[in-house]
Amino acid sequence: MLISSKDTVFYKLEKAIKLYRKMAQRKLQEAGSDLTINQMILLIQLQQQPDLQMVDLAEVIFKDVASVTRMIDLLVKKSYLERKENQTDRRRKDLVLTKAALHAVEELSPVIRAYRVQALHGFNDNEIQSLSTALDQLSQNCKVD
Amino acid sequence: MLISSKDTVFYKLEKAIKLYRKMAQRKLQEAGSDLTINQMILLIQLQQQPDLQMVDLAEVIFKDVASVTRMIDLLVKKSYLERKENQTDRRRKDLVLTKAALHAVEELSPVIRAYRVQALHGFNDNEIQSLSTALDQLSQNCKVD
DNA sequence: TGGTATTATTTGATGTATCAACTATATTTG
DNA sequence: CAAATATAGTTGATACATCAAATAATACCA
Repeated sequence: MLISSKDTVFYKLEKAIKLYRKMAQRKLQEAGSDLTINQMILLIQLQQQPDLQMVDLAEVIFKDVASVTRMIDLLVKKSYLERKENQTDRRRKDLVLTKAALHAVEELSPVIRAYRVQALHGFNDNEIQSLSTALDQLSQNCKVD
Repeated sequence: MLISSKDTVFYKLEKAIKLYRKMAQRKLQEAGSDLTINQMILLIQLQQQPDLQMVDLAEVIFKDVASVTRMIDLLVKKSYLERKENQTDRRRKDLVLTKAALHAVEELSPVIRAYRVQALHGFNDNEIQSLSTALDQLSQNCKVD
């Protein structure tokens, strides 16, 4: 088996995720947003769980805390977020969405939903389910021994 | 449906690919390599098709040509690759693996094969097949309209 | 044949990923 | 309580991603 063969699931996995991300980014842009998908996902996550601290936020969006720090830097610069000192633990920073951010989330959620539907075009419930299961298994297999 | 729900296939897709890459990188390092998985994939691809020009190389490994240029810069700096002028088309650069690169590919191919086997632990042929099919379908759905 | 379009690669600018080291608080424990 | 330890977040260094613009050489075509 050739390692870089186009037939391996791994190759297809990389391909699928690249194309998916590319489409997602394109759709956001077409909708007039100046946010990247990653920034959008971060904002949505925070909007749904405003009390998340950075460590946890990093975990749910599968990123390094360092990455998150820098993403937040940018979002603050773009006036989508504010950092506030946490009252009970002065190490922590509370992250607060600005009105612009709330507006963007409101505006773009349907866009995201739409391209997700498109990405799953032709899948029935069973197929989605077994894809999910397979991905879970894969994740499980890749965890540190 | 909550957009950032941990149950969506998209979430699981991101998760699986992250964990897979992380494991891959770890295994390479443990094997004593100073290469990133991306660099390794690039070298393997070139070794199997030495006549690839950058545009095509970029395409098969799903990267921007600009990315590839910079990856090659690094690989040249690390003495794994040489850029040579193409004789018939002076715009092109032929990419030649050094002995160190060939050695690394030789050495690490089994490592890669091994962690891929591990990643697919518990999958039977049918499951791999339907995962493949699902990913193909997903890719197809994400292509530009 | 000379001009225009096309193609290959590089470079600049900006965003993200990962590891390791660092700062500042909080918690634990002797 | 003081000293050791752990935790939250930032910063530095390096690798990669993506878009747009620049450069250089080739192809096409009137």
